[in-house]
Amino acid sequence: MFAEHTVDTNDVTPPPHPCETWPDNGRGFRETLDRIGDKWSVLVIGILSGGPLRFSTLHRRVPGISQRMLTLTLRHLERDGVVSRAVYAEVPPRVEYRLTPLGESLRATVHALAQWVTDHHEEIENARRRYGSV
Amino acid sequence: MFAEHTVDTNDVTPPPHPCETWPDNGRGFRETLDRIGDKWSVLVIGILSGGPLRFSTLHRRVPGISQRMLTLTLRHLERDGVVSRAVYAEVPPRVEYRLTPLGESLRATVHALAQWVTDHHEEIENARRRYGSV
DNA sequence: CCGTATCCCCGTAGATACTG
DNA sequence: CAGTATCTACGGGGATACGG
Repeated sequence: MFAEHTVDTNDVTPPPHPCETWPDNGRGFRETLDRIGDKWSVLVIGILSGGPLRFSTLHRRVPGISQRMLTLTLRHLERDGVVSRAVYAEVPPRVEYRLTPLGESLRATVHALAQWVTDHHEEIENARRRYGSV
Repeated sequence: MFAEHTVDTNDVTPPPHPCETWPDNGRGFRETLDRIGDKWSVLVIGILSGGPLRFSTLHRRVPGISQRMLTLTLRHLERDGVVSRAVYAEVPPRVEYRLTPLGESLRATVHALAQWVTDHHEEIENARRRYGSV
C-alpha cells in the first residue's frame, strides 16, 4: 500500500512498510478506515478500552456527543464487530457496551494515536497560528 | 489518556478516569483528531511517509481523491505543520510535498493503523455481513 | 503541471420530542 | 434508563471549467 521509496534526507531509514500487499490499492483501506475513522469512533473505542460501560455513562464521558450520534456510533461499531452490546432485563433497564476481542486488538493503536495527539496538540496549534488565517 | 484499569461489572464506583491528562476533557483531543482524522489525511500521510512526492504523483497514488480534495488536504496538513510544500521554479513547474519532522513522528502510528486495517479488513467485512443490512 | 473557482448534491450531525 | 423519530442545516466533497 504505502509506497516503497527512499528519502534523500540523511539517514532516515523508514521502518518496513506494512502495506505493500494491498489488493485494490487502498480503496478497501479507505473503506475500513472510514468505519473506525469517523467523527466519534476512535474516542468511543478509547474510552471503552477502560472497561465496559453503560450508555449513559458513555454519554457523559464522550464530551459533546449527542445521544443520537452515540447511538449511531455504537451501532456501527457493533455491526463491524468492534463493540458488543449486552442488555440486562432489569428495572431500570441496563445496557452495557464493551470491546470485542477485535475491538481490544485496536487498543494499542488507538492509544498510540491518542498519545500522539496529546503530545503534539500544542505543536499543531502553534503551526496553525504561524500559518495564519485559513 | 484512556484508562488501563479493569472494571467490575457495576460501574457505580467512579473508576480512574480516562482522558485525565487532557485539559478540556477531550475536546482538544477531538479537535486535533479531526485534523488528521478527516477523509484523506491519514492516507496522504501514509503515502508521503514513503518519501517526498509531487502533486500529480500523489494524485495518482491516492485512489479516488479529487484534485480539489487533494489540494485542500495538503493545505490543511501544511497549515498544521505536518507536511511541507516546496515549489521549484522550473519548466514544467514542479511542487513537492514531504512530511515535516512532526509528520514523520506520525509515521509509526499511521502505519500501525494501516496494519490493523489490513489485518482485520476481512474480519470486519464478515462481521458486517453477519449483522445484516443497515 | 499545478493548482483555483464555481456549482451543487447529499450525508452527517445537532436539536427536539416522544416511547418501552 | 436507553433509546427512536423527525426535521433541518451545514459543509464535505465530487464534477467541471478555467488560470498561472
